[in-house]
Amino acid sequence: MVQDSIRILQAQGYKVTKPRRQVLEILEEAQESLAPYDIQRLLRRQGKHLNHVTIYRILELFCRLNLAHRVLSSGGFVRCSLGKREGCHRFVVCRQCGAIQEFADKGLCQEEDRFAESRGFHTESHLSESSGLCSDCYRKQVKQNFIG
Amino acid sequence: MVQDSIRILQAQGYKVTKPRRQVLEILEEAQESLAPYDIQRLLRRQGKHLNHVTIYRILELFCRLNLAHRVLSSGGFVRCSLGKREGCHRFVVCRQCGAIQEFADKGLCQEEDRFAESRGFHTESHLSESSGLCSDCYRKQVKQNFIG
DNA sequence: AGCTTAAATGCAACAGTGTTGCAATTAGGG
DNA sequence: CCCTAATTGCAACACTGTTGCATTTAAGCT
Repeated sequence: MVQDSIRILQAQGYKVTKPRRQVLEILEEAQESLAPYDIQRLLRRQGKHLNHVTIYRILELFCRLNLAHRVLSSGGFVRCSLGKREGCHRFVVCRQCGAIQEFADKGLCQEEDRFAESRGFHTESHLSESSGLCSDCYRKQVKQNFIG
Repeated sequence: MVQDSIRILQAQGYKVTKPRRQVLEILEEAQESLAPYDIQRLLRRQGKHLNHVTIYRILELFCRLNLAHRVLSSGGFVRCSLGKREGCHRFVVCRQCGAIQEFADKGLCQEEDRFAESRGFHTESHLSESSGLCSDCYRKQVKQNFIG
């Protein structure tokens, strides 16, 4: 919820400005990840004009406060739905519709750690992005194949 | 080995040109991932001049043939050391020296699949990048802390 | 409500990254 | 050695991301 994020901003002594509220809202609405200029375009369609520099700075702040995550495979940003859970970002991204879900799975993280450490590597954070089809798109595709 | 990659190029009917050989060699030497313009800069220092457009196209081809992988967290490319193993790219990246190792772990991939599928998501490919310290940098840091 | 001021935004200008179309070059087969 | 399709280089461009500085604004104060 946007309200939660606003509370976090305030609690940390950051101002709740119109641009920040707008970026929060657009990220909240989106099902997919949004790159900085995507956000600018979407807002412009709603008659809201933000300078791209502002958007970059807001996204940087949001990531620092764990209100958003950067999804590397797309270059876009998503709202962080899991609260502060530093160092473990696990996403599944639908290659069809772009839908993104964020998950936490401590077991998988621990196994990744063990895996890396067995090779002398000291893990500090994980990034895991799986690509595939969400249940909706999968169903549609199966139907398609059946018809075709 | 560069020779292996050259054989693959030939086998698929692609020409073995000077630029392609040079990019293969620079990726082979590198311990870290190299972005397109990094490659151009490094080659220039060796007196070899490649147009950046050429480098982009070569990297695109190499990724298609699984001779290289794009490392998303750095935006750079590494030589693919594992042959064709579509859909599972597991890297550990040292945040200190940039060293990259690529691994395969079928067990982890299967668990990721199970994990996603338990949420109705049909996985096709994985990307996993762990960040931390390689054994060398970890040792150095421990020493540092001991002195300091 | 109207001040005040540090924080945040906007602006301008720039640097880096990535793309496209087309002309010139080159690898590799005959 | 020639031929030709494949590849590279070039020019021009579009997009992305950054920096310094002037302007605006949120929020605490009276």
